Amino acid sequence: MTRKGLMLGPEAVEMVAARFRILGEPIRIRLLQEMHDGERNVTELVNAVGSTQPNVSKHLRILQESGIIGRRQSGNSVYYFIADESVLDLCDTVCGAIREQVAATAKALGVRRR
Amino acid sequence: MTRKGLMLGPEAVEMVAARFRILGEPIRIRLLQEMHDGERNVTELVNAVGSTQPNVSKHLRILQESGIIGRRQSGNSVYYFIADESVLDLCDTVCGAIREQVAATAKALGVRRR
DNA sequence: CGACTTTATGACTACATAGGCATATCGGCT
DNA sequence: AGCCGATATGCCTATGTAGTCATAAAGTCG
Repeated sequence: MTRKGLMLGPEAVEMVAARFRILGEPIRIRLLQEMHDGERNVTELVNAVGSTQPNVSKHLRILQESGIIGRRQSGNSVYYFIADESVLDLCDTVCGAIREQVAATAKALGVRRR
Repeated sequence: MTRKGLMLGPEAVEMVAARFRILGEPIRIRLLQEMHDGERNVTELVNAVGSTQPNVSKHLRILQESGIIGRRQSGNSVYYFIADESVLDLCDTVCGAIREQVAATAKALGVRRR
């Protein structure tokens, strides 16, 4: 336990923000989604997200250095996998919040469910 | 339900990333912390986070436009408060992940608990 | 040892945005 | 009305970083 509830020192705040910042990039969310049900190598990920190989490699590096994903080399290929399962919870929570928000504005506008 | 588990369309991915991006700024985390146990007006927030008033106002605007915080005007002052409680869960989850990570590296380095 | 495949890295450019400053706007008060 | 305190906004600069390209590094197979 630190202090009470959510009181964080400046360094802790920066660490929290840093993690959110890492997740603030669509392509990285896509990459994590791809790894959701098992490890994937770089080529697979490149094809999945439709970006260039160098770009994907850089994003993978960022995710790995933050400890969110892990790296396993097998022969010529490198497999990446989710190392910190809590990111999945984060995505779920955000998705829920967004769904609620969308639902709320839809209701406010009187949109009928199709 | 969308599709299965975590399959999101490109727009949804962008929305998720956008929300994380908003939380990826230390000063915004600080502001949310301050509002954790109740609404605060701008002056209070400025003093709490130690930044300039214009800067704080801009960050508050960003947080409000995303629906994370709400705004209540009372006379001359404006009070902001947390409108989407799920951000607190997000922060908690991230804090937990970071603590685990720190603990893991500490253990790996053979650090003794003081 | 080449030739080839897979992944990583360095240099560069383009763009988004945080912070600072000046100033506008708004509400309350006399 | 005029003044003051509180908040918002517009312009500007500086910085961070995503994306592209060319190329390096490492691994495999002949």
